[in-house]
Amino acid sequence: MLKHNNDTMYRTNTCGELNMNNNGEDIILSGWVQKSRDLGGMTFVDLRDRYGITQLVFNMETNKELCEQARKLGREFVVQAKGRVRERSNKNLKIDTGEIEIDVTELNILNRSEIPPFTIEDDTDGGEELRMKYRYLDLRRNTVKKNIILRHEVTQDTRKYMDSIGFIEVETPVLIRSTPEGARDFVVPSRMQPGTFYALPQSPQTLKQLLMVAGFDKYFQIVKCFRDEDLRADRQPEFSQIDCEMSFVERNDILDTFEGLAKYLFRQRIGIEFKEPFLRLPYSEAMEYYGTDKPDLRFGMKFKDLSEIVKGHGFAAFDSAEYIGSICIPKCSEYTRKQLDELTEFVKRPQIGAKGLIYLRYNTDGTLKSSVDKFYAPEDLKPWTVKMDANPGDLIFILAGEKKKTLVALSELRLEMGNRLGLRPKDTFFPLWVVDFPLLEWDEEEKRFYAMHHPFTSPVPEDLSLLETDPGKVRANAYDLVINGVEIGGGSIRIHDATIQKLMFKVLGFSDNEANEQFGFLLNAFKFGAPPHGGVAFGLDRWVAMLGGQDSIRDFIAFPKNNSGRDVMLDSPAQISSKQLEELQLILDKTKQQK
RNA sequence: GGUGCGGUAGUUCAGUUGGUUAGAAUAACGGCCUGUCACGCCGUGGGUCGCGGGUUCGAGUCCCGUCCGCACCGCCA
Repeated sequence: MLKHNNDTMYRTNTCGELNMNNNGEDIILSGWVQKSRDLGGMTFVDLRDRYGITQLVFNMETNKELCEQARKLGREFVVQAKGRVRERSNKNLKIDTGEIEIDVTELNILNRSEIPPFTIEDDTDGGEELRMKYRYLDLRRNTVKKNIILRHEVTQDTRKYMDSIGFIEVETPVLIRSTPEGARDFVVPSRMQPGTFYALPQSPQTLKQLLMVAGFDKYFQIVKCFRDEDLRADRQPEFSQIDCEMSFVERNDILDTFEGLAKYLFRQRIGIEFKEPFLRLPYSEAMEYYGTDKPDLRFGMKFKDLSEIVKGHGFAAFDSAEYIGSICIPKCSEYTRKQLDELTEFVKRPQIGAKGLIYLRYNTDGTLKSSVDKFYAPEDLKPWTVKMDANPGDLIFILAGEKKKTLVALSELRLEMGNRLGLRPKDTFFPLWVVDFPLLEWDEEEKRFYAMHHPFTSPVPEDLSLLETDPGKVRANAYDLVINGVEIGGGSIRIHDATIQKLMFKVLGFSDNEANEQFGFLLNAFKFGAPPHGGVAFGLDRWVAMLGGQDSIRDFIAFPKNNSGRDVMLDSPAQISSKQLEELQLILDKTKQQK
C-alpha cells in the first residue's frame, strides 16, 4: 500500500467508521456540512459522507480563529477537517459514531455551496418535483442513497448466483430493429441510411433466442429495456431486466432454476428463507378465485360463485347476471353504514365500474342482515354463509354482472379490504408462479388474435392441435413470477421449430412475406439447429423496490423520468438543431406542434 | 386519449360566503448563548397567489382556456 503524506491527503477515514477504538487517533475527514450548531462558546458541525455522520467540535477558548471559521460554514459546503478523535462527554447513541467527536485543529473549505432548495434529511421538506430537478442532492439523502445501494447489492448477488450455476452474461445490442407486435418502440433515426430507423429493444427477446441457437445454453444479462408507453409509479420508459434464457429445458427446469435465484436474493438481502417450493397456480384459477393474473396471496378472501344459490328470488340484478361473485371478510360484521357506503362508492368509481355492492352481515349472535332483505328471507340467506364458509362476525360482499368486469371489480374490492384490514404487510412475502396463460388474446377492434406474451411463446404440447382449430383455447407454456400482487417477472418455453413458428405467425395474421420481413432473421436461424429453449425476465426495478418495501420504483433508479416521461433535471426530451435534422433528413410538421 | 387531486414566501402548507395591509412553520440573514445533536432565545428580510382571459365596484378565492406535477383508466406482447 502506498504511504501518503497527510499534507496531500483528502482523508484518512470516512465519516461513518470512527468509534471509541479510534480514541486519540489523529485523522483527516472530508465531507459535506450537514448542519452546524453554534452555541456561542463552541460550535458543533455534523460532517456527512456516503458512510455516515461524524461530529466536529470547535471551541472559542482553545482556538478562537478556527471556531469563527467554523461558524461561517453553510449547509452542504465541502470541507476537510484534520483533528483528533476523542470521547464525547455527551454521547449520542442514535448514530454509529455517536460516542466520539473530532477535536478539529485545521479546517479547509474544499468547495462552497449555495443554499440547497430542500433539506438533505431523511424526512425532507422537498416535494417530488423539486427532488427530481435536483436529483444529485436528493441522492445525498439517506433514504434514497440506501435504495441505490440495495440495487447495487441485488445486481451483484444476481451476477454471483447466476455465475455460480453456469450462466454467462452476454451483452446484446441496443440499436436494433422495430417490430410491430407489443409495446410502442423508441426509435432512433439513422444518419448513414437516411429515412431508416433503429429501434431500442423492448427486451432482448429474439437476440437471446439467437444466443441459444448459437449454443450458449445458459445466458443472462442485466439489461436496459425501452417501451414508449405511458408511465406509472411502477413503470418507467427505460427500465432494467434480469434477462435469462436456457437450452434443453422444459418449464419446470426453468421454474426450479429461478426459484433458486429468488430464494437466494430474499435470503441475502432481507434474511427471508422460503423453505417450500413456490405455489404454481394456473392462470384460470387465479382469474376464477382472485380476478387477476397477479394475485396477492398474503391473505385469503377467495372468490366464490353464488349464482346457483341466489338466483330466482326476483332480485333482477342477480337474476340477469352472468356471474355473481362473493368474498367473505372475516370479523367485519360490525361495519357501519358509513363504511359500507364508502365501499359501495369505491366499487362504483368509473375505474372499477360495478353497478352496486350487496352485503350480508353474519352477526355474532347468528342473525343475518343483508342489503337485499326485501328479496331474501333469513332461511334463504343461510346457504350463502354456508357456501362462503362464513363464521358469525363475518361480512359477505357480493358483486354481480358481466363475468369479466365483475371479477376485476371483486379483485379491487378484495385488495381494498386487504389494505383496510392491514393484511398486506410490507415485510411479508408470498411468491408464486402463475402458469398456463392463454396463448392468444382476441382483439375485438382489430378482429384478430394477439400473442398474450409474445409471438415466440410455445403452446403447451397437449394444446398444439387446437392452434389451427380453436386458437383462443390454446394454453401457452408461459409463467409469471408474482409476489404480493406484483408481477416481478415472466417467461415461457419458446417455439424452436420453424414450422410451428410459421403457424403461429399465420394465426396472428402475418402473411409469409410479412413474417419473413419482420422476423426472417429468427426463422432463418431456426433452420440451422435451434435447441429446445425457454427463459424468463425479471423486472429489476420492481424487485428491488419490493425488497426495499416500497410501491414506487422511482427512488430505486438514480435518475428516473417523471410521470410524463420527462427528465426534469436534464430537461429532456429536447429539441435538436436544424443541422442535426438536416443530417437525418427529417422535417418536422410544424402544424402539429403546439409551441 | 380520458378521470381525479394539486400549483400561494427558498421549502412544506393554511387562507372562511369574493372584501381592508395574504399568514404559519421551516429555511436564510443579524444578534445572544460553552455540551449541542430537531439546540435554545431575540430580531430582520422574503410573495408575478403557475400563466392567459372573463365575471365583478372588488378575485388567491367564481368561470373559461392553458401549462406543469402526482395518482389512476386506456396503453404497457
